[in-house]
Amino acid sequence: MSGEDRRKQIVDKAIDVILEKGLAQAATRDVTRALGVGSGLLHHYFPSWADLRAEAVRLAATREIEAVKALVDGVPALEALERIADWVVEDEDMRHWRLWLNAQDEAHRDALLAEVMTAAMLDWHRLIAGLLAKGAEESGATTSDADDAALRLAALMDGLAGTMLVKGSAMTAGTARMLLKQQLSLECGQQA
Amino acid sequence: MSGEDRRKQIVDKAIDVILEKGLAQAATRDVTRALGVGSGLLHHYFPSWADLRAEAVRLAATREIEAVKALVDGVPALEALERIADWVVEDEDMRHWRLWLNAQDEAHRDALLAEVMTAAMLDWHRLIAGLLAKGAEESGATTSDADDAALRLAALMDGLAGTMLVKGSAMTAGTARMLLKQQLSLECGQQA
DNA sequence: CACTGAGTTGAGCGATCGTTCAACTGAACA
DNA sequence: TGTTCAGTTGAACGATCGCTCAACTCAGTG
Repeated sequence: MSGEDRRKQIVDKAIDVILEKGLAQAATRDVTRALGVGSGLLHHYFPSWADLRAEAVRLAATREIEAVKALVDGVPALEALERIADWVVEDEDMRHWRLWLNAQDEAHRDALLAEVMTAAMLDWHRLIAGLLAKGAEESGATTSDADDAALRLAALMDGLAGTMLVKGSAMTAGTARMLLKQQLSLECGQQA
Repeated sequence: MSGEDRRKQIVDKAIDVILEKGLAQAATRDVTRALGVGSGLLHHYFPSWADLRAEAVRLAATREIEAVKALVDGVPALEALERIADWVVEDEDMRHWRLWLNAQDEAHRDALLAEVMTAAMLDWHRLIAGLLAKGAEESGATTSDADDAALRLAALMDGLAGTMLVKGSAMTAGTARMLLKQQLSLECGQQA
């Protein structure tokens, strides 16, 4: 197989493995075994596991954000925000949120991951801030703090997802969805 | 040294080690070496590292919540909430939030940690919900959703802390404090 | 004094990890 | 055909982990 194809194949499988087992538990052997290749091949394309891991997180985060952008493309801003609230909560088994929060957590000990997450978070905040600003514009109100509201919304999503991750906590998808939509009302209501 | 004293000493040192290195990186050897004891002693008091780890997280979380309760004892509810917002942000090096978010994250793979975190989160939510209800009462307004507001506030704190943990993200303590206080206004303003 | 048993030690076990490297394969090319 | 080299293998290495257990210490007791 040619170099670039093989490289992509490895990253894709690494994403699967990491989504399945979590960042801390995923190992090089999981990837190579799943692909049926030798361990040396992985290191032929990636200097170290940390590099592959960072690349996998980067690609996974990019795909998630692109998927959300596609989800709300051409949709009125306020409805787009509602859709995002639904999307946050509908993650089966919380696989993607687990990766997101896990990567955020590991970012202290891994400079590569810190870079990757910083960039991803910036994209994410910009997307939400843009929708909030557009929503305020569409509803005829002026707003001076779309950025602040976006930071709050994004942090709320992270926090709610983190709470949902703890089995036994009372936080369900339904409750989280309701809380998110209430927050949307709060943020947009003050501008009216 | 007597059994109970030794046990407490081990848990205390485990908390230090875990705060310093994170849950995933902390090891039994770190604790025994810091105490200057043999590795067997640790396992004499705790069946496994998972047990000691869970006990350490439980005690650390309890202490944090008790410290916050002491911080706001006898303080008017609304001012108490402001103090908590300040407290959230003033965590030097985010050591305690790092532990909190890390434990939340590890809770999927560790049933003991899941129990511990479920209990701690319940206490935490109750504390905030109580203050919000009391605040609404003191300010003469009725509120039907102190619980919801508490869940949002707690999730927002988690999310903001998680964002602050990523070095390079634009989130600073000052910004987080401002966003939290804005949220307090939002939550309490709607009741007025 | 001898005996007991809780407290403690630390070398070592088995497992697992990321990583290395000498060797092999096979398509491409002269 | 012989040569080359990117692609690939997988045994082996050193580090590190949680954990075990035979052995030791020593205050308390009869």
